[in-house]
Amino acid sequence: MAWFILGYSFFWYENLNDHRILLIYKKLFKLHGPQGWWPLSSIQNNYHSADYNYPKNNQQIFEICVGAILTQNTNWHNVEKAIQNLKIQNLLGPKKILKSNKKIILEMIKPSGYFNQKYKKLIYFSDEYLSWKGNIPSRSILLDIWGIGPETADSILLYAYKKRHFVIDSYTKKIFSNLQIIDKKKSYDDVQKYFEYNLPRDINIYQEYHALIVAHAKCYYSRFVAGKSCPLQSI
DNA sequence: AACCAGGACGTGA
DNA sequence: TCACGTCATGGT
Repeated sequence: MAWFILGYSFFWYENLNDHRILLIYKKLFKLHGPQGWWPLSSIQNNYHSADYNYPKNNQQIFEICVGAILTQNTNWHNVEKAIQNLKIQNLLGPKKILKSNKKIILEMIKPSGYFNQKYKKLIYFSDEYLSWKGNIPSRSILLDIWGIGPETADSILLYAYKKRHFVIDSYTKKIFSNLQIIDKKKSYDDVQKYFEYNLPRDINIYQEYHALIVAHAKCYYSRFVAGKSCPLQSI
């Protein structure tokens, strides 16, 4: 009986087969080229296209984590200002954030919006980050931190720690529901499973794909265009 | 001048 | 579980 239940669940996974996921990745790459995520302030123009050998040190790892938290429902341009502020004040580190005056940090991260909540998130995260002592956190450890949801956790794992977790964001759902490939109502984990099942186990593809989705959505899924002229519709 | 950005949490049903 | 309100700045 146990074997039957196990077999049934494998059968369900078989149903996830969809060759379009990889086809779309290739098409997006041709359309937009390598994106160079995650953007880092220490790099010329922030982006490091086609160079996947990042982050190179703990400073950059922590910056990616901070960026992932600050960019929640926020334009990246505003996040860059906040990160620059922290960096100029020499506050872009877990210990520095923890021991700094709250009013100073609030002032520095103000441009990224939701600054009261995000201050709290940075404090909780920095405290946890130090407790790892340089080790890579698991997904559930990240999710247990107040202020870290599935997308932020996967962004941190994928871009800061190079762990193969596919990132799902609102753009992903917008594009792929517009193409009628995924259902809008599907949960984060179900959509993630769908992508991961249909992609090669390649960290670079995971990193590029999410970045390409964001780039593509900015081109073809603004509130005025809303996906009508999306070149992926031919697939 | 509204509308929205690379979400997550708290609450009530 | 889930639908909805809340958090907040800055660009278009």
